[in-house]
Amino acid sequence: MKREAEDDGGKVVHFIRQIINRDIENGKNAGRVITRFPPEPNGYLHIGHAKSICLNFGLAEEYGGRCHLRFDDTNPVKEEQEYIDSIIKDVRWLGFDWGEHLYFASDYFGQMYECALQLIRAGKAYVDGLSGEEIRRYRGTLTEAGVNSPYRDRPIDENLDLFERMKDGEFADGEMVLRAKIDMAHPNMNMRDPVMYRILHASHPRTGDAWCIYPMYDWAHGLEDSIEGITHSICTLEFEAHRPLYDWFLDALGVYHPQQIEFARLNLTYTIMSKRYLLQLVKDGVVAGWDDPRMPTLSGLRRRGYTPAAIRDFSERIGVAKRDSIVDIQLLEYCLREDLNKNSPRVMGVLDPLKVVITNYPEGHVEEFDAINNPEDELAGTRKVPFSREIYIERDDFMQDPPKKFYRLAPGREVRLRYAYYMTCTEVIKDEKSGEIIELRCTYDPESRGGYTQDGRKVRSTIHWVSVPHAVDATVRLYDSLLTIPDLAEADKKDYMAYINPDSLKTLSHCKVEPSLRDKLAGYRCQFERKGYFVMDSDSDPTAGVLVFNRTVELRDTWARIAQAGE
RNA sequence: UGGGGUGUCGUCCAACGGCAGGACACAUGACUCUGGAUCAUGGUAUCGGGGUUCGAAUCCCUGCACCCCAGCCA
Repeated sequence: MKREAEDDGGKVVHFIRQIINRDIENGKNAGRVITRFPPEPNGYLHIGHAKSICLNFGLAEEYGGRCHLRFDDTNPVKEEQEYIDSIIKDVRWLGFDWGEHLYFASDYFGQMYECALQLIRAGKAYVDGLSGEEIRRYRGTLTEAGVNSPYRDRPIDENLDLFERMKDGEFADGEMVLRAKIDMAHPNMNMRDPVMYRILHASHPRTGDAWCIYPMYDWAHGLEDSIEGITHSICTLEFEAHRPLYDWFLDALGVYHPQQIEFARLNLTYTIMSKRYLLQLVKDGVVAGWDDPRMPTLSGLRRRGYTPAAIRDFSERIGVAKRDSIVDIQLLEYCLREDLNKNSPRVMGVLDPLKVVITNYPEGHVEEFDAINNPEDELAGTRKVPFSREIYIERDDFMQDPPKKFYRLAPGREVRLRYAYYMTCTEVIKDEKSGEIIELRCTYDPESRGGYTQDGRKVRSTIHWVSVPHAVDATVRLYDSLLTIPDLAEADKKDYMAYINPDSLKTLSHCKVEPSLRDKLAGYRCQFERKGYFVMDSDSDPTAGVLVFNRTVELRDTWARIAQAGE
């Protein structure tokens, strides 16, 4: 039975959908739904932004409306073209399209200026000559009312003159600001005569040196929404206390008035989501860059091998609400595996090779076995995998003294080599000095060709392998979470660096993978059977035989859990 | 301490006066040429105290906890 809180797509009718449904019923905005995703180009987009992107673009799609991609580029000292480019790339990669509707707040600087003039003429804005420090003092505190600036009642003509001279560059940074004249005793601090314009003699990535005054967020944002005819202006919770201001400016101007709706931003366990911290990780060289596969940035996730479909699915599953929350990263990984399981070709790769000589297999002989490319997808077909007398197997698929629950290879024990033969371990060869196992001697059963025998005897385990003479060398990077604790908000220390995982990256440089991987390109995603999902990294140079794989996510590993529980 | 918000399984989201449900996670079992996938089963929640009502997660009162706001950041 379909639940009331779900629509036909099985999606939860969260509070924003409810608002929109109600608006449509009431004929508000003539039933139109126009949303926007308004990033500030001061960093790379991360998984938290993905929630907002999916929400805004998704809602527009659902209701037959549209979503604008709008850069909120009102602060040239922090913003860069590099960020604009990356944001465009990332939103596209996620699978969304804004058609003609790419906008920049800076495109409206002229209109905003005119609107400011209108407020000044209406006696609702004034040029203040107080210093930054003085403005702060005059603002009061959470419990004490503020005090009016001595410049608050400047005559309109003087305000007009001063504001024009601000624009014309007659003053230095910080010398003057334009403020809205609201109420210095307002219990909401945001309403105590907020600054509308500040002087910034900085070059803007788009407008260059055309302006030296730049609008503040509160003044600019509602205006941008209004100009574009946005119906539902969706933002995060911290802007809730700014809504009265959003409304005040639009009402004071008497212009079209979109509705601001706030929802809780995404937090993920073991993940840093603060733009400031992420920037610091990049600048301090803790990670290799914004697209380091350990980063929660979209470019990092992409390089890690995440798929847009998995991220979109995740965004829907986490829901939308107003309470602060932290989503278990395992849900993201679940969505990822679900997509990858259906769509990733299987391949054999040995991460930590242990050489095996099959003593009763003819020397120099090679045969090929058919391997299924994807058991979840018949259309994916099969491929040939070469087999020979010497193979590599995974070092931890063998144990000298196995515990009861370990049923892989051990002395005297028989296992199945995937798609090939049954094989029994007959001898363990160790390094005389270190005692390290350096090679295994095994025998195979010729009757088990293809992985079955007539007698129907059972082998408990199937392991993967790669033929020694056919093996291709590869470097494999194993990633773990960047943080050692699930929630930074509950950290004891203020310094987040104390919680950075020193083992977030492990590089294995002597891995052996099957030859079919030789002709793949960077970005190629596959599953190394029994090991996890991997993607060929851009550091690879397949034509030169340099293969580098990033582990996207591990397979669910029941044995690892048993082994850990046994300790 | 002023203002604005939020409190439901371990986590996230539902239930909008009528049997607290789903997903992830966890546990157990079945199946399996990936200890993968799949399937089955199971446990765990309404912040506290009052009240209204036949009936309260939902309405009222009261208390408590947590988050946001004192940038010329967004």
